[in-house]
Amino acid sequence: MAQTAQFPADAVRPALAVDIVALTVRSRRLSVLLVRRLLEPFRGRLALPGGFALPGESPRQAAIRELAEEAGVAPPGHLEQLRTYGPEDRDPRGPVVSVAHLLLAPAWGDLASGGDAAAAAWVDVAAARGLAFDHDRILADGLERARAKLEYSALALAFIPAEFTIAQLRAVYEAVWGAALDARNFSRKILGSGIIQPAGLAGPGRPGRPARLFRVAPGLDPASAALNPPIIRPA
Amino acid sequence: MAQTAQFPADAVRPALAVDIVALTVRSRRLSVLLVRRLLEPFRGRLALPGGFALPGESPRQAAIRELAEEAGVAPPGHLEQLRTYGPEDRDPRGPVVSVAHLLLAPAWGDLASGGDAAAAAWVDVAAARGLAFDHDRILADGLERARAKLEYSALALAFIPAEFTIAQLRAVYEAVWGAALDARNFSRKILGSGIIQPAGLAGPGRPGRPARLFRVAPGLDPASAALNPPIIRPA
DNA sequence: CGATGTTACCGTCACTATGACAGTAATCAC
DNA sequence: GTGATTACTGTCATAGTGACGGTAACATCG
Repeated sequence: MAQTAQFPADAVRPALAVDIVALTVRSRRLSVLLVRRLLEPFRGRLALPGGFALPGESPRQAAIRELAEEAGVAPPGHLEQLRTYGPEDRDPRGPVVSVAHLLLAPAWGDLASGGDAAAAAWVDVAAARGLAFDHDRILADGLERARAKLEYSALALAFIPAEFTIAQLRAVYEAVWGAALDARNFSRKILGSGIIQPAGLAGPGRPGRPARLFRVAPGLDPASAALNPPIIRPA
Repeated sequence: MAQTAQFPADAVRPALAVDIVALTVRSRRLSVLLVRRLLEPFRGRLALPGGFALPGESPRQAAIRELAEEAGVAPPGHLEQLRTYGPEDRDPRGPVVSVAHLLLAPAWGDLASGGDAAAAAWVDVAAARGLAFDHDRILADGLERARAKLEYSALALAFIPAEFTIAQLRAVYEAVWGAALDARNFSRKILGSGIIQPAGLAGPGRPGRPARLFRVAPGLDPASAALNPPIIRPA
């Protein structure tokens, strides 16, 4: 029992990693950001973006850095911790604890190559199977989290740009839930929720009556704002 | 680039720990299981039960083992991962990643001493402040998770024994939320939700009309069953 | 120019869920 | 018995819900 406290000698010290489930909605379909691995293990397989944390980094900082390296930009949107996996039976190289994160963001296009992975790409979630490591399960957990959060929070707003139409917002719900929603009832609920504010009229250019534009209500944080009453996903 | 894949040389390897926010309801008050630390750092301070993971252990297994060591029993109730904290600025001995867990359970009495902590004890959450490490924050996160989960899931059932009265179940909600609920409306909602099943009549012994006993509906898992419609906490 | 198709928006209606509250039933203590 | 205590049942006005019919404003085509 030394006076200066030390770790127990037998403390487990796994490598610390992060993985990111980055979701977006492209042309009415839910997509996830994937990279192709250039190194072993699982070389050539698709995987979630991620990697090992650097000294002094928090998992959140590591997630942001990895996204910047593998996707070329400081990620927009909403980033939150998903859950933690490991350390056993995840990586043939040894014990790894991975703190998975969930990013909900508008689609961005500058997908650069970097790090130990080829250029990242958006992949339809329905086609994202057979991923490296335990990433199939992490993706499934991230999808379920996203689907559940849309019911009771304003997080659908994280998927779209600052100005948007109600149809765009509805398309987010329909893509994430994979179900059609009644446009009229959806408008009523969103407009009555107070989370959005009129922002002019959308310019013409497409057939049909021009839609009204909206933006997030001032002082409202989509990440923490509760949706009241909620919008429940259909069975 | 060796053919046999290895970890990056500069991979961070923090110690892996678990902490447990173990909540229960005792005499209509929400309580958390705390231990008094016998070793540095934070010697003498109250802390959440927890400790370092052993080789080959999952965080969940480590949480169950630590609860058994510090509280004397294999914990009943519902155990889930809460979130992960660290690795920086948590422990003066160095970087520690702690995977916090949330346990919702009926109160149990065999609180034994063990490990590097004095006997565990149930403490009213309103009095649980000034904990060691970042445990004040972990406790706050666990409380918020528990309060939110009671709205949309059947997890309140994890707090009470197999057979219970509706008043007991309502007492769980009132203790966790710190708010009074209308007994008549609560009964209507719970009975209409289909999550419980009649199980006879409570024996007399106390003043008042004897209450009906209920048990969890067959085939229903309180951890995953959705409460529909939800029971929203009052503002 | 008008006809047609497309998209967005507005309103109605029956039904359900909700909060608030009044009243009844069954026990215990005395 | 009386009163106190706890449990249970029912009512009612109002808000929220899903389903759906109709109207408004654009583009494109003949």
